Amino acid sequence: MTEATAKPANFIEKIIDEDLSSGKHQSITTRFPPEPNGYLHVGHAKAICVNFGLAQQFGGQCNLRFDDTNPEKEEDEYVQAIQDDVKWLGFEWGGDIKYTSDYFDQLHQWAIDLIKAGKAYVCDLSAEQAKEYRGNFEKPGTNSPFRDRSVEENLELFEKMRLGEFDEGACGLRVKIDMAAPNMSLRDPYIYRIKKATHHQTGDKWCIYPSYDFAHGQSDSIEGITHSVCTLEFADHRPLYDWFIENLDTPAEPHQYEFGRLNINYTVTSKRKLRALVEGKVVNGWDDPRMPTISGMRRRGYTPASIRNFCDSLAVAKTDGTVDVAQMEYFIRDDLNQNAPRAMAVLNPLKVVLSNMQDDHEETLTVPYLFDSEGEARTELGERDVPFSNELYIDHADFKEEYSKKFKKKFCVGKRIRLRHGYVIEADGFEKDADGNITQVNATLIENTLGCDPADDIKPKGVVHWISAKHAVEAEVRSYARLFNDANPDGGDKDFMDCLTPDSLVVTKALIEPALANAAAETVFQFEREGYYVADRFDHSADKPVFNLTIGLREDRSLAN
RNA sequence: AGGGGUGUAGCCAAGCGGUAAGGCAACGGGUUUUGAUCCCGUCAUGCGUAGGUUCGAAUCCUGCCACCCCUGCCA
Repeated sequence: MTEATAKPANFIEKIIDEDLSSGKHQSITTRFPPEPNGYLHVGHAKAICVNFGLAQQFGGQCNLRFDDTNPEKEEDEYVQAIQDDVKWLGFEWGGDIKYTSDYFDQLHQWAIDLIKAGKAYVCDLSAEQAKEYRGNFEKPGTNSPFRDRSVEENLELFEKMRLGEFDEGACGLRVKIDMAAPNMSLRDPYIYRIKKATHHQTGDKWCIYPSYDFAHGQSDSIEGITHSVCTLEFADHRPLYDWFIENLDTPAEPHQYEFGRLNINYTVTSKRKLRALVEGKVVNGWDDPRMPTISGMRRRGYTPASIRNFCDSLAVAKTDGTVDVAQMEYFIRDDLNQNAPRAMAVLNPLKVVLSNMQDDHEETLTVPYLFDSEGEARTELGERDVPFSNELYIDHADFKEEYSKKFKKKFCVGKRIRLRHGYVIEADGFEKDADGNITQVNATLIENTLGCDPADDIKPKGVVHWISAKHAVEAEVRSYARLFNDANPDGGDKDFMDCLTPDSLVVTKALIEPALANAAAETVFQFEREGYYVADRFDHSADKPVFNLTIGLREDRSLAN
């Protein structure tokens, strides 16, 4: 037997394997540490899948920790939304939700320890002066004139900072490392700054807050994180991360590992830019279906499994590439193709009148929601009634005035077509309005073709989806195109706002089969021969059906001109 | 006195001295009551580049080149 080729282990999995087999760790703990200053996007989805995935794979746990060290930018709305997104994606965090702010007391004590050890000092340099003293890539920095304050003075000053006796920016606590270090993050970084802002967790208890660098590794240590996985831009901070662990009496020695963040073409994955789209009203909120946010993808009809499968297909490596959006689209189509119920909806209705039937002809067809790749019915999603009558609607695009080879599967006068799940009909003629638009097709139903081929052996070449005119239900359909029409809206000197697709949202009316109106919100259907559409999470109801385009079916490229 | 990271097909990527996995995309063909799905096939004499070591190099060595990140009291 040939065994399926296992996915090769990535470098972090190899490290964990070694750490476990060498006995360095008995079990592993990871963490996903978002800052609650915006909604999670598909890049975070990768980080979530990596961190929670590693924990699952090695039988460990993954904590959800809100990295809330900057009260000016963070809000409770985001901590709620982030939890929802993580849960929706299908992950469970270990224990209670964690907040870096849970550790503010301990962090404050560690800062005092550093001062007592003569390793930290209160610096009165203004932000501007500090920048000058820091030097630049070519030039080493200069020691702050406040670097040699006594331990007593530093202790006193830091306490005054805590008590709110100084204005924001008047001073900050810095750690004494090396102003000439080639790694800029080691040039006496600030570890505590004054921010007289109310914190969403700690309220007004503090007016000084630890920096990311001072908080992150120590928080990992407190939580017993064994493998602290983050993105590449933090690699330069690793020496600092290690410095704090070495110089502080921390309960454990976690280690940081970095991998390349996810970039996707035709989109942006930067909270700053996403926020600009929301605040500039380019989209209708963080969960607009065009947004690459997790909540936006959810509203678009992406399933948790499709996002997880996509993320699992991505490399955890140190390369910094841009994935083709087609790769993501593949995974949503793949999931929906296997699991989405099929139904019929006509987007651009064209009336078809069957002349050889009674005016009031009506019958009910029973059609399964799902089929396998062989075309056999699958029963797990059941079936529904599809009304059929002598007046139908098909899509305008499926009727052609003149036959041509390219339209061999379309409906033309003198040609037959199969009504999907129904009968074969033949077009006899059509009517036009004053502007030359085709307004109606007159056709004949071929008897005894339900579920079988015509007796005369003249099989139709094509199949069309359709709706019984008198049973059709009107629905709002929201068609979405890529938000950006530039493959790299983030790139170069471009302003991503100049790369917006003009009409990325088009709202139209469509006719849907009755069963679709009763769909539960967030159910994704394949509108046969069109694409996948989801009943809008918030706006859909039986009285006013609303469907969002998730993604179209793949199209035969040879048909495109 | 700069530091850190990365270069394998259109995109992502495995490979760790023994003769270039896999996925996406693309392109042929077959099946089909969805022009979808499904099935079959094609797609790097080549691994940023120039040298060197070796019986043998994408893998080791040296030099060059390109791209990304770092000079917040953001994360």
